[in-house]
Amino acid sequence: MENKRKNSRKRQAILEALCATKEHPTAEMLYQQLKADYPELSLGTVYRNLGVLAEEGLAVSVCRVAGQERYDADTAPHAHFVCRRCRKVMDMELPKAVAESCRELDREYGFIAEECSLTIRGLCSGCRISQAG
Amino acid sequence: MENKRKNSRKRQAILEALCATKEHPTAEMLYQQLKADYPELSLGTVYRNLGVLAEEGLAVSVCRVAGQERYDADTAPHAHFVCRRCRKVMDMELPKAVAESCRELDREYGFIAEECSLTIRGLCSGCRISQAG
DNA sequence: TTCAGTAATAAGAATCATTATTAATTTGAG
DNA sequence: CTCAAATTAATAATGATTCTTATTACTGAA
Repeated sequence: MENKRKNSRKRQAILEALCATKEHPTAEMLYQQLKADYPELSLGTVYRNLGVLAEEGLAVSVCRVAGQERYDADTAPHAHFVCRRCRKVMDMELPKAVAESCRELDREYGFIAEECSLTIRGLCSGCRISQAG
Repeated sequence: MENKRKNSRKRQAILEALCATKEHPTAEMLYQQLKADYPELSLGTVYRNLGVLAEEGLAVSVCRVAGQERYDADTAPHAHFVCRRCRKVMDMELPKAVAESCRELDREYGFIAEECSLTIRGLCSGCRISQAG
């Protein structure tokens, strides 16, 4: 009766590709990568399945860089750093102090927190060395 | 020789409107509000001037809600809560522990932090009461 | 005041990431 | 296998934002 999810080879492949990388790829990046093995894959399918995977808690959209959403299969709470020059997205450990603070804010303001995201933007160590500005 | 910025009544009005609210409006919301006093204002002008104000450090784009960017004239570091139901964006004090953690991460990972944003998403107290889910 | 140079604007076109539509294909239960 | 429901490719549509261009407004100098 309810919508029963079927095994889809494409969805499987999208999740595997996402799990195998720490690059926090865009839908487009996943599409380009997977086209090699699945020449008939379409970009819409990547978008739709990223949505499905997010619904199921197997993936999450992490932040937006240069107008595109970045996805991650690592759903454990952690922070991100985004380099404004090379646009790399790096994982960082979420300091315990931050996690605690979120819970306090929760109580203090009376809302129900469902997601807590800490994102730092700036210049990564590589870009910082190779160029001023 | 340099680009000398001219006084623009429209830009002034956009900044004042942004300073006068805590709603973290979208460009569209500002446009709708200002049309009353400036019937000849165009949406493109709002977008362009939000960019200019951001460049000058007088405004900042805070987060994206339902596909639209939200803007704020409060450029002091603070955290935000976003309600997924009513889409309100609320200011919260940035806990000192978080600010400190950001500085530590900075040292630990060797990047140059330029912006640190803490955003919590969930259900605000109003929506939590008026509806389950 | 007049003029030139330049910034700012309105209007609308263009861009581009994402979402929706639809007809065809795949999947899994019976 | 057979059928209904889920999934898909292809493509159209959406919608926020940016760009273009012709026009207007400001500023400083003569």
